[in-house]
Amino acid sequence: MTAMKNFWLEIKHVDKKTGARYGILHTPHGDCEVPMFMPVGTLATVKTLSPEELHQMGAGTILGNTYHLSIRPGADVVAKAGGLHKFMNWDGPILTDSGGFQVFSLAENRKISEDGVEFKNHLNGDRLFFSPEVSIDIQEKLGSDIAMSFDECIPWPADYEYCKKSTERTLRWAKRGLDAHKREDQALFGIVQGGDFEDLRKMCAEELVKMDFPGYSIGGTSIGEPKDKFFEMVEYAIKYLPEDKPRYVMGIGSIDYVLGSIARGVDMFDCVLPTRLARHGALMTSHGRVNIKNEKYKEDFTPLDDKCDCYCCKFYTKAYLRHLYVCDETFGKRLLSIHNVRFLIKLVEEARVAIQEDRFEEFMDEKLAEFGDERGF
RNA sequence: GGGAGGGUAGCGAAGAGGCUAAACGCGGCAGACUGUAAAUCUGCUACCUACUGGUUUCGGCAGUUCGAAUCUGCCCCCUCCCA
Repeated sequence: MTAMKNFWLEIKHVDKKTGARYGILHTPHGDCEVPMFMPVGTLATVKTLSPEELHQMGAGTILGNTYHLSIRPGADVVAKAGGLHKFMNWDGPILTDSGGFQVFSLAENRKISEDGVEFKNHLNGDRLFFSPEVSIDIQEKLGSDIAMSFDECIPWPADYEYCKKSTERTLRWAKRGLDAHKREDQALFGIVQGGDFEDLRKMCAEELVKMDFPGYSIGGTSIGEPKDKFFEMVEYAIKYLPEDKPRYVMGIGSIDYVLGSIARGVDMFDCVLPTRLARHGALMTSHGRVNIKNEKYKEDFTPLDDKCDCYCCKFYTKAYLRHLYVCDETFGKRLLSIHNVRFLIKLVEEARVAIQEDRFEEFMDEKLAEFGDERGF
């Protein structure tokens, strides 16, 4: 491909046993180490967290959402503000999702055609037409470092015929998006769909690779499928993706999915899980899951996680965090979000070290045992 | 002293003869959440329980009725208005 000057993946080390990769992702807004967990900031904010806090937590790239930002405040407003980075005061890399996930999550309010997707927007019912070209145009206006092809996130389960039809259309959309894409300071990723069918995943991956994207995502996962299906879908896709390009599994944030994906050669992943769980009082800790609202923490004056280095764990007790949660105090949600996001970022930081030392498998086993829960988070 | 309205599960509040162990809200307890329509949603919340049932309830007592939180009488409390 005509390699982008300002975007490429530099693989530094591959774990000898698993094939897990350590590297540097170069982007127009700076370098990120991979594997990397990317917090989600759908509406130009990672809910409750400031950019300064995200930097302190070690966040590399964060996400924004094309569908949501195009409704409010509107792509033109963001463009006038000088782009998403300036608008939200985030100077690191930003990845924007294309709206493809909303084809799945807002399925009751949309109609798919070859041309694109007609949404009835969830706020006031206004018609909103998304096509590959529209999604690219919006993402170019937002000015993210990494844009996503407009796809259909296929529900699970879905039958073969549906997956085939949808995946072929997603491929045509990928081509249209690629043709429409102009910004040279923005990398456009293709997204592998195909449901849980090996031949469709293979076909989709191979066709996308022919189009020569600077990076590839694996989509249509973590939408209710069982864990073994998830890993199958990742494996079906990943073996057809080029080694020198970043691989991004969309929408995963539980410990087992994250570590299991890294072991299979995934470089990037994002998830709302840590921030949403935090707002709902559920915390990932090195001793397993904690529901901070539980009565048993009422007089527990120990930190949430004694092995965590985050601001929350450094200065606050479970009793205090429970109190804030029970009283529905905003500060509690902030502290818990700080913890969960830092927890995942730190887990991946440690994974990077383990990869470089060729002991990722042991690291993974150790962590999964530590978190105790077979089911993960 | 006269008049009026009330007392229902932890709290607030429906219900006005059987379909009511009793709506709904709050509070309490527990659970879920994975490219964010999510600071949201679900379950439980008289008592016992092998979860399948069983036991005792709607201020108190006594009645009417096949059957009462709902009707009658008396009693005990509370609120408001006039003196």
